[in-house]
Amino acid sequence: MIVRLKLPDGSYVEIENGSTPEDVAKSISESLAKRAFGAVVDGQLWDLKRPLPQKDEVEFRVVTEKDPEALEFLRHTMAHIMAQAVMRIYGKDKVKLGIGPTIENGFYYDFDLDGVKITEDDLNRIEEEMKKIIEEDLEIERFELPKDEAIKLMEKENQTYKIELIKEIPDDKVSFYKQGEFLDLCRGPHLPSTGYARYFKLLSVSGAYWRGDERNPMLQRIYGTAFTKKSDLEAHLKFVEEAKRRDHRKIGPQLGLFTLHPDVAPGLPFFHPKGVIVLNELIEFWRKLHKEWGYQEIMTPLIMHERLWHQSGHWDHYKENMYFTEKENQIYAVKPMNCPGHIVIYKSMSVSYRDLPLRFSELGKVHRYERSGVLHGLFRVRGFTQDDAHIFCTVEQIEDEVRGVAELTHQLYSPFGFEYFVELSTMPEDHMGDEETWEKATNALKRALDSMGLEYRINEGEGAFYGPKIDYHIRDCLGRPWQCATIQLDFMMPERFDLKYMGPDNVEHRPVMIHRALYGSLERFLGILIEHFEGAFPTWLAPVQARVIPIADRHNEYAEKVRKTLETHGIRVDVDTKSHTTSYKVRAAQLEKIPYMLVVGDKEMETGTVAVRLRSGKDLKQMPLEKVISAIKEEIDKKLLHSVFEE
RNA sequence: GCCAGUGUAGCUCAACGGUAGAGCGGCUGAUUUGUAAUCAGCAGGUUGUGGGUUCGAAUCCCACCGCUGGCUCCA
Repeated sequence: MIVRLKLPDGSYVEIENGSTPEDVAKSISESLAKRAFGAVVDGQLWDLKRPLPQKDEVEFRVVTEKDPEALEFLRHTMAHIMAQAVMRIYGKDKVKLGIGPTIENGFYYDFDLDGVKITEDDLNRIEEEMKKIIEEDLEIERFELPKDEAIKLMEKENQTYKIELIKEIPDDKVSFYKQGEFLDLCRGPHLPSTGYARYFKLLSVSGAYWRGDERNPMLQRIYGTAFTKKSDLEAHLKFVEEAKRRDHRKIGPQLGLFTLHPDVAPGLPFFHPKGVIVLNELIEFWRKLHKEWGYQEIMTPLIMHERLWHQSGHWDHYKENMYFTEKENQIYAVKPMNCPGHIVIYKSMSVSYRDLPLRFSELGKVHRYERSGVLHGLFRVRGFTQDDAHIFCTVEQIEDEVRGVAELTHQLYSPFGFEYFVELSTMPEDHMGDEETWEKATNALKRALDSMGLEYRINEGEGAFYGPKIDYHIRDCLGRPWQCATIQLDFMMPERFDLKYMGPDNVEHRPVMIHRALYGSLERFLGILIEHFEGAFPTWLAPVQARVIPIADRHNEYAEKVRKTLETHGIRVDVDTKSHTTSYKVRAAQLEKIPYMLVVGDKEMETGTVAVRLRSGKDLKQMPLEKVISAIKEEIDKKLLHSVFEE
């Protein structure tokens, strides 16, 4: 039998049955065969020395280190090499293997080491052993076994976790990989030999429950990263460093934005004056846009009686995450969400179809219990402010409303320079409401996104049980994604609370609710901004927008005059009158990431100018005061990302 | 909550069984300075908390508390 291979350029090659990707690569060129890591066969990653499937025709592509798939081969094999090294060091009979997959930037492997603890200091030793294994250039062989034989083999090896895995695999046969003395149940793919392995580094050790379930034993996980090119590894390690440098938990307190006091209020940040300035700018911008888009701002109580939460369903489904307080034998809940409060307002009104859509917005402070181990700066907290809104509308209005929210979101995100991508989650298996309504609603969401020309990914079955939803993920300057905006349709709440509006037919109808938050959480959004800008906020957000720096005491009076002038133009400005050198004061302003430094000395005093320095280090020399003021004002008004003096 | 690491002045860190120290920051004074650190002095710590070992503990042991990295990415 002859197999026809379709190559990426559209041409065909015919090969004999039983040929491997290596044979094919050789037939194309020797050098290609040498560089090949493996292949992609009908979209599936295929080992270099594994015979090709017995089909009439397959699509075929060789993978070399230049292809993105190369990392899959490399990292899978790296995980095995690491496991082999761990077994050599700690003794084969002491080590039980968990799973060892590839992840976004590397790989990990979980081990049960019979009570022995791995610490970060051991990573060096493991790395050394891994290098030896790579040098040994052990051939990596793949073989298949029927499940019962596979279980016997693993019983012999005392690999109890693997046995559990084999039992759950639906196929009749399972595959193994072997390199030297190391053997592992594995789907692959793998490199042809350990000598192909490249630039790697072990990063950290941590505990991880077997299969992610806390009722299971805890295994020890080692994380590593690996790349086909040295420069990629270096770039990645640099990225990790860079992310550490931008950590909002460090920059935030440094710049006087907020502090955390876990002894007093774990998971509840304290915002200092400068932090509040930034938050208030975000809020002001938000309010302006929401007014334009026809929202009415409301305020609802922080704590509300338990009966409301029974009715909303939170008592049954969300109680574990809620805080409670009791007075006069009545239980009150601290709100974890704003929707029930908004519904109380809706219900207190008699709503006509002419009133819809009704858009209620609220900067609602919500509290949700999070387990102490997961708290993280401003990103994972127990109390935060949602820029929430609920739109009550008819099914027919969904599309327009969602499009409106999507456009509003776009406007809200635009001054920050974020790229973003969108996901649409559809009906899950466990859902409420009839499928027809779901379909209608989901199609309305799709049409809204399509009409905006937004690209989106569909997550089948990932919607909430009460309705489909749209999620926005923004990418910061390091390319890290953050889920922020969410738009969720809700058929359930209107039902539970028996919401109605009077239709044109003089009959009562049920409205639909759209929950939506755009920043998501103000606190979290601030955290993202701190990391995105590394604390150097665009001028409109900067807590101090300009600092006047007098050179000597005799310039203090003029400096104060300059400060007052800027202030009357609404610019946030201060003066550094400390008895220090100019260099010192410039450095201080620089470290505070103040956008404009206005140095004033004899020359400036005489001519009524200021010497402008930008935080980029750029010295603009002397400039008339009015010119600087109008530039700063323009920058603030237009919410520009960079100084108008910088291209 | 669980695993590992970690906890010394406001911050960054030193001392690793023998009297807790430095730099930065703060305060005071001198200096009057031209674009990323002028000089001097002063204040500041029950070494996270509690217990134990020891003649003696920041240091060794135990417990608790906080913090950091993980605990989703299924051979």
